[in-house]
Amino acid sequence: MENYQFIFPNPSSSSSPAAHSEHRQYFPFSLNMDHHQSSTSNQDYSSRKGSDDTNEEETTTNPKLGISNKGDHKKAKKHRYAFQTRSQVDILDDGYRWRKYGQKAVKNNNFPRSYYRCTHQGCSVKKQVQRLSKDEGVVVTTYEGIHSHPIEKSTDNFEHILTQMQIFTAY
DNA sequence: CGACTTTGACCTGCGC
DNA sequence: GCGCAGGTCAAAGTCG
Repeated sequence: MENYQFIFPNPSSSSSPAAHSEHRQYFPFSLNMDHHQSSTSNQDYSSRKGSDDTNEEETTTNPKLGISNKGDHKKAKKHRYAFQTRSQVDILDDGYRWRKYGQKAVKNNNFPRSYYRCTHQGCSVKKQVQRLSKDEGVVVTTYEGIHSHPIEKSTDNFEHILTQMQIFTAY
């Protein structure tokens, strides 16, 4: 059952290698998959329309209804990590606690996209989970932001594996 | 009863 | 300016 496979494309494609160590506080995820094989690959999500975010999250002030960024809303660029997982289930048990706050149908995709937020106080990490319409066995998970707190559940040996993984920011 | 999900409405950005 | 698509809110419902 323990058949995990992480496939990351060439890291050199990412902007600056130094950025990795700087950002590696806690991984935005620490997969704890019991019985689904995961082939992971990062996606270039930098091409997300024109909108961009920086890693200063709290400065976006009140995300409520998007108000309050009027005036100087240089939308902050956040870290975004995307990877694909071949799995039967949509929700990976990554050790953190998430609360679903939305679900939307996505164009050109038969499956809806789900939006989750980390429930830890003060942690504003978000993630999106979407299944590919082309290959419904593939789940695309996009993390946004960095956890400012440790994993809440024990993640067994995966934590160890993850510490050796390099995560490639897609902005 | 608290934590979480569901779901429709609302807001914003972008392309035409 | 308008319409579409994506993202978020929040009330109501569900579950342990």
